[in-house]
Amino acid sequence: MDMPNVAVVAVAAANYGFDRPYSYLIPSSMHAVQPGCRVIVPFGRGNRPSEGIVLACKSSSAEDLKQILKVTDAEPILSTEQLRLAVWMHNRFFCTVYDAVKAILPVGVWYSVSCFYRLKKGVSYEQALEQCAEDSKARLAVETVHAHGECSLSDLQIAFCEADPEPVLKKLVSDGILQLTGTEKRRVNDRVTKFARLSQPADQMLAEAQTLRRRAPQQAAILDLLCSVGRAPTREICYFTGASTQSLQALVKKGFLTIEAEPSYRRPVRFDGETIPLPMLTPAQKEPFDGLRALLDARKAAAALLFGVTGSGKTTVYLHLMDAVLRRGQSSILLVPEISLTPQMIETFSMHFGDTVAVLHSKLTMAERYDEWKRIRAGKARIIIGTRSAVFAPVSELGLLIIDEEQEETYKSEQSPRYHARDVAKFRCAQHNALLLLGSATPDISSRYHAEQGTYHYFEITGRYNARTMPRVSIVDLKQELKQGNTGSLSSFLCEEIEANLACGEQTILFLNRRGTSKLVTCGECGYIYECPRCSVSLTYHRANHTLRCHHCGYRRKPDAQCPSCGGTLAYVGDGTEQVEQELHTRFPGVEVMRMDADSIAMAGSHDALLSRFRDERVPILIGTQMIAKGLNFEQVTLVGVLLADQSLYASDFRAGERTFSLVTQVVGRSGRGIRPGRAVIQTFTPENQTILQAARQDYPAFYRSEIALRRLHHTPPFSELMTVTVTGTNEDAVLDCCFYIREFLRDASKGRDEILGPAPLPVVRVNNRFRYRVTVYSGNTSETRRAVTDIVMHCAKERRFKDVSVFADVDPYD
DNA sequence: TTCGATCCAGAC
DNA sequence: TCTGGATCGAAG
Repeated sequence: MDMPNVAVVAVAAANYGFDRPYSYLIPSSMHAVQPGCRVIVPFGRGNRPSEGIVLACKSSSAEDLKQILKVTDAEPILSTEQLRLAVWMHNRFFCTVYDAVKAILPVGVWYSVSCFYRLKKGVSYEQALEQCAEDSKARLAVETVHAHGECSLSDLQIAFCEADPEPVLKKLVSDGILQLTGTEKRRVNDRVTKFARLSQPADQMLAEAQTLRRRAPQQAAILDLLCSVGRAPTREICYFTGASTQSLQALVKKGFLTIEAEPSYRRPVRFDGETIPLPMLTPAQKEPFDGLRALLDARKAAAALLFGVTGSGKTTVYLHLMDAVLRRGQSSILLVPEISLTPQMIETFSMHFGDTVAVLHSKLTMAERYDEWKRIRAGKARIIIGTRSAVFAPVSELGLLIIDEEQEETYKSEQSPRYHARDVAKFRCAQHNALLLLGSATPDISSRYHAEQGTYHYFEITGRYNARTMPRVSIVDLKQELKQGNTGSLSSFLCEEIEANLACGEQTILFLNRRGTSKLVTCGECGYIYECPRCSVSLTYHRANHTLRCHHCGYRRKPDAQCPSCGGTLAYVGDGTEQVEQELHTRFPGVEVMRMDADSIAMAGSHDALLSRFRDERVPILIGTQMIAKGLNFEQVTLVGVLLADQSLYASDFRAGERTFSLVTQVVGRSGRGIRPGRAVIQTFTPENQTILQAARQDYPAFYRSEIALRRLHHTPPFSELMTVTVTGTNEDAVLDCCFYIREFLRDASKGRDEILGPAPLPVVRVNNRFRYRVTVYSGNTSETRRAVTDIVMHCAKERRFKDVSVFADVDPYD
């Protein structure tokens, strides 16, 4: 059989407008070019070295192809399945193939490619000098390159002092004297542990130790140690004997020791103790478990939705399913929305599965993430827990993929590739004939609909674990409070409840459902507010370092002593939680109140530290935003208050109801996780609002029924698919002009099938001096719309008229 | 995004 | 006729 001589490559330097497979010649001297290997190839007119990944190899008689410069992976870094995934993501999420590759691989294995010059192969230094003849600059370039062997542009710039080396370099390259090529560097290197062992029988070595004892006591000590333990890491040998590496080397030279290197892993969590058996399934958990188990045993790709209210024990069902998968030699992936809020979950899994658990999330160091990734790849870890990107975990045999709290927005990536973990999970499960399990107490409306339609299997855990009673929920009408002259954020009813809790030493959590509010600096006299010079937002005040910061572009500055506009006195306006804290201090003097926000987290060191303090020191009251809504499990919390439930309800998008319901339900679920029954107080200006009433009753089925009717009426997802095309640029008119063009194009293409809206500004219209507008499509025919969107984004990327703007598309964005 | 090719206007 | 800058089009 012929060796394939052509590689089909997805190139990193290509942007979306011209991202297609490019063919390159494999030099006959080059071995091991296989699909899934990364390569460095010359790309574009200037033949700049660029990274790429080999998609396929073939034999071809094509001749006018460029050659691969270098293979950077001796073994494929992506499996066939992962390559297929990358290409699928390219089609589905409007990104380049290489963007997808980068999402699939951990940062630790990414390469940064730099260019360098060297003498062209087959050209000797003398020949090169001869060719330069009189040209002194060319001579200098050739000399410098020769001196360095491989010479970067910056080396040449130093040699050329003031002059620009580029023109002469280009000439030398086109004359065939120099060659431009690339070198790659990885972010993280493999770690190895060196072990030493005796290379001769122990009794013989003991005798040697005796003779060495006087002249080389350290060497003798090493031999003694190894005679008793056999084999040990060199670092530990040195530590225990006090010997130096020189002594070790001396023994190696004498032929007494052998040093062996083994790969070792930097581990974020380790579990050394005995594993404990799984908790028993309750009858309520057993029923869905049996159903899911049957699906697993069918070994066919399937998707299921598991509905269970907070505290019903979904985790126990996960544990048993993963155990079943592990027993038949396959791997499971469990995705969680936010790892720093679920340390207990990881602990639980480690206790039951020990060292086969791997953890993947963004808080790990690059090296830890890389090593966990390697452990998974090597099959040493078969239970993977992680956030969104863990959906790409390189398992070879996937049996089960679970997405816990699947309605959470953190599963959607907001940067290219703009994927949703659920979609990637579906694709991977289909490839592996694995089971996809979506778990939730408040499922995504679309997921629930698919379950209803039979696309997903549906299971339910009824009742709360240990039959704990649901919290008693009261709804407070803030309009009435206003009438009675109470303009604060705490109603009199809520205050009475807090009072009662304080009296019996129980804890309270207050939840301020408010996003985007922040601490401001404003002038008390003229009302001047510091704004970001680059974005259309006001600057946020950070007390810790007394600076004003923009959360969108990172701009920072110190506030002035006086108002820069009128010279008046500046006032520091706290955010919602700070105001509430003040109010609490006035109402309950002397009671400790803990606030959870960026500043207090920074002060405490971390989320965890703050929450542990709340638990351990039994701080009476905790107030915070979104972040306290999820996953916390405090036995002593018997009262939760939602200070303003309406906040997210009247946002403009079709998901507002779903978001509010999920949030309020979760917050209410925080209460009464222990033995004592919990209470919840929901404050609202619209106590008659159905969503709030349903959330207060924790009545998901009712909420689903009314919401799905609304969606059907408005033809929003799941009755259509939402896609957006976003345009950004520094010139607002150019951005809008491009939007109108896109809108008209899509209107023409859809022939009335789709609803096309916009252009509309994004919630923050200007970031980093770029204006942002988008066109929204509610598509009736997904595949046709997808094609039209692909076409228009490609078109805009190429079209000269739109060179000042950038355009990208997104499926079902959450912002 | 990056580069060379091409075209054109103005300088010499 | 030379030269620099703007514009165009392709990327294997």
